[in-house]
Amino acid sequence: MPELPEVETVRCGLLPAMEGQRIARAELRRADLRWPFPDGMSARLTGARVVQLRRRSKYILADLDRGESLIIHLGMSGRMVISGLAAVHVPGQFHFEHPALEKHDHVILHMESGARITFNDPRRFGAMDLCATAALDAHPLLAGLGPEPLGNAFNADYLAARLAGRKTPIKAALLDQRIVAGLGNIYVCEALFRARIHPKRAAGRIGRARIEALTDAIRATLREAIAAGGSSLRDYRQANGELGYFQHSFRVYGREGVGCLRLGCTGILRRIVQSGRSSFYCPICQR
DNA sequence: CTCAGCTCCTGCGGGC
DNA sequence: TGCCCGCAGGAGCTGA
Repeated sequence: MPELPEVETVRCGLLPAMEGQRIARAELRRADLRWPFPDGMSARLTGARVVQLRRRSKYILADLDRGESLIIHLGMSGRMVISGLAAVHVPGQFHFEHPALEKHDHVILHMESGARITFNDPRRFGAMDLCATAALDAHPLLAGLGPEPLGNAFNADYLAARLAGRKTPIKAALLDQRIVAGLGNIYVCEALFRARIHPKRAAGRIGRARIEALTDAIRATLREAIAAGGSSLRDYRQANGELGYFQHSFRVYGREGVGCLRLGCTGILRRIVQSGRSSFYCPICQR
């Protein structure tokens, strides 16, 4: 899926169309994504105003003026397409006219402003749910999430405590959303490369200095990706329909067989499979 | 509790 | 051109 930086980019793209705006009609073109939509979702959204649009981990949270929040997860292939946003229309950037319905357009929010927000998700690993705003922290999808990697609660002390004694590879530990929320396959690979840690290294066998380097690397990687507007792989588009461009900054992800970018390093980047997912790393730099 | 493996779904690119 | 295979950003679930 879009990882934290992409979700943040999507959230920012949605702000002008959603925050403070009223939903005139919620059109559900099927009854489920990964899970069935909650009972009466269309009616519960219709007429509601979005008070605030937030992000937690890879979830977008739209707080409504009725005490409920819409929880949105983009899964692997979900994207949001805005159209008809006259107020902030920039030629060539936003679709002004509503485009024809496309395959996999599953949910359409028709805003009172005339804007339209279309959730498109070919693989349907995405999800939407409604939950009382006051009870969001206890929602099954959110309750177990670890701290935000860009927040104060995520630091070397915390990470060291969570990794202590763990034999699982650091790659798997960082993908575990209970330990830190929002990282995915790409940014874990990138952060481990920056911190020069081998993806197979046992999580509990990383020294304190290297854990500090790792927390710094995670934060720097995410910050740069957000600043760059999120990455863009096959299925990903920014909310305004434009491509992101952080993919040009990947140092290891998807670069199997080419030379390590670290100055002076002669390593050839490798791809291995860990718990069914590709890890890219430099066998010389990363230990 | 921890951990590896499987699973949901569709689309795309490469090899033949 | 068409078919088959492997692979893809997530993460819940099962069973050892």
